[in-house]
Amino acid sequence: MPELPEVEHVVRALRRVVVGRTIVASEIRLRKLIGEMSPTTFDRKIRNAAITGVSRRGKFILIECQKPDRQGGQRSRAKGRVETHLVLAVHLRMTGKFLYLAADDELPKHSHAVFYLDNDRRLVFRDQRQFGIMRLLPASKLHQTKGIVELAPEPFGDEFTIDYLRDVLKRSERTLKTLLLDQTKVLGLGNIYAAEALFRAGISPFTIAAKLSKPKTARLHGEIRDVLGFAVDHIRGSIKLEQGFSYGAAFESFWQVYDREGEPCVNCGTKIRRTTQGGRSTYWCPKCQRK
DNA sequence: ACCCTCACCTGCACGC
DNA sequence: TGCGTGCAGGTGAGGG
Repeated sequence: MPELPEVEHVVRALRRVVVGRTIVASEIRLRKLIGEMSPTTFDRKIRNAAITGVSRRGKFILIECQKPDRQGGQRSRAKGRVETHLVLAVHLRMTGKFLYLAADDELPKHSHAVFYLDNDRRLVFRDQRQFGIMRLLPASKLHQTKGIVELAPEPFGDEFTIDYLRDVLKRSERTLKTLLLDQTKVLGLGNIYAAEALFRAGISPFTIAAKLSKPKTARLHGEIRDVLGFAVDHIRGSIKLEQGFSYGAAFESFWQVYDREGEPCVNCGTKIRRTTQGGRSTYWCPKCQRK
């Protein structure tokens, strides 16, 4: 159920333990996880690849791999260049998690992919609801890949400016809450941080995007960055290498509106309300977030 | 081009 | 104890 801060946290945790390791074998236990590719092809492609880096694009985790080039010679030249720089793009969706297990740790339920590493440990992808996806791509194709090309600019990058946000909002008649969840418009927020950003900005989730004033747009832009940054800084991992790692639930204590229906607003004491927008819960303070 | 609804899954908390 | 309902931090396909 991660949003951008949780994904960033997973990326950092992964980076610490898997960069420099080589994947000696893989095991795909849920075929649909990897899309059209067969588990056999997947394994042939990723086997003996060294993990050179872990990064992120939006909520996608990017595990960068380098295959050895020594068999490259005649055969691959005849068949055209075989790309040795690979990216394993992983989206956790609602319940995806990575575990870093010792050789004799039992595989937990819903373990859908296992990567055997050269240090006798296993990197395991586990996903109760099976919504998560994993795609093995040539690195050169990553930014042409459907689902990734369409993504909005990174919220902490230079392209995500007030003017960018203003432009996006101006062209939409949707409500702000719905628009903030659209990763092709604003990147990184999910249901929690969208609610939290709107609350911090004092803006109603029902405001029509195109009608948001210029000052409020600037305010919202700031709060989107702040709430995501605050979360990145405050999530402290429950990282236990022996048991695996995941993002922690400790962050709940910082929620000001999300999942607080009926509780008093931290600013004014008014009861926080909940309703459904686009099939998802929206929480807001009716007094602090009038328009 | 846009936007809405539904579908994809399992599990948990709740009321009867 | 069980069973039915609604809900869960995400997104994509398919339709209007």
